[in-house]
Amino acid sequence: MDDTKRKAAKKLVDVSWKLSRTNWHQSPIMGLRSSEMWALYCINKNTGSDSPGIKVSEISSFLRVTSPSVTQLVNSLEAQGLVLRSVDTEDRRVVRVGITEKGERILEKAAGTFHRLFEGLVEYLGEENTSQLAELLSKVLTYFDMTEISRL
Amino acid sequence: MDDTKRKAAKKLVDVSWKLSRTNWHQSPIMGLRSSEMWALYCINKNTGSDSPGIKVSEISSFLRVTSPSVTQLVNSLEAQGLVLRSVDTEDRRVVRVGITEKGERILEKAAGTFHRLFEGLVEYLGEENTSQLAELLSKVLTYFDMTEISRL
DNA sequence: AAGAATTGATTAGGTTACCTAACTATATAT
DNA sequence: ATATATAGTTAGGTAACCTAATCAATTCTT
Repeated sequence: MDDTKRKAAKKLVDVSWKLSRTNWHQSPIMGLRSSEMWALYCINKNTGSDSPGIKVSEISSFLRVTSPSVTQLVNSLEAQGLVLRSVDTEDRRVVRVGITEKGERILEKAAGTFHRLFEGLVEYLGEENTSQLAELLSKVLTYFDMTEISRL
Repeated sequence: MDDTKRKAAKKLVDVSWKLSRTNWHQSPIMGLRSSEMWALYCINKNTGSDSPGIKVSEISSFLRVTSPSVTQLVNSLEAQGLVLRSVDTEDRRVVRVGITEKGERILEKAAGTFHRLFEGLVEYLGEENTSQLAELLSKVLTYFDMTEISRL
């Protein structure tokens, strides 16, 4: 193994660790937990005006957490009036989760914060570097998926 | 705000989120928690053969967690015989933490896994892309630090 | 020198973000 | 009709932190 490669790997570990310690994905909304916010984001992303909502299992896949974890999240969001549950018309085992208007408003506020943060990052890095970064990170994600450490 | 910038930012949010859901920084050693492993790493990095060990407050800064959290970690590591505590000779308030031989052996095993993983990544990406990625991620880290979301 | 303020670490109690085992209802296969 | 699989839920548990309170030691002020 080449020494420059070893050094490159080491540097990448270090910066990746530091980044993993940042709070970039924390919820900026008081009273809305980070996990709830990302669940809302996922639900909203898959809810159209004529859509029945997203299944618990689909949320589970998107967020990469188990169904019981999703259930708890949805329980909490439903209690806050941010989502609605309904039974699927074709398969009564399936629960569909849709976002409420209140949920949309909260999410919009949170999303705004992220977009401002990342748009500032795009400005800071420059557009070309940003695209390159996104491309490289996608490759990293692919590599991690290949080595099966994405989610054990 | 330019539409291509908005798209770039969006893409970056998405891939960043997915990466944050991966388990790359999880401990590969059965019985050693991820938090313990990174604390060991930090302690080892700052312990030379003639060094008194690293302070609790220093570990706290490195790991970006509070002192009470470090105390608990060190309690656990000490119970496992992986670190040793001692009182600083110049300031009796200060606790110095050093790694044991057993701790070094465990860490070496864990570090080996990471290095293989990341060295594989370097191969996968190519050396030039890796350096570029590390560089860009350092810039991202700088940006996050500037916007004060690293650690609230 | 004495007292007040600050600093460093620790303990205890709490929240968040998950996980798994067990269970129920529903759908599918035999 | 019965057995098996699937989707979601509940309950109990762990890991990874946080904060408030506390104590001992050091530093600062008078």
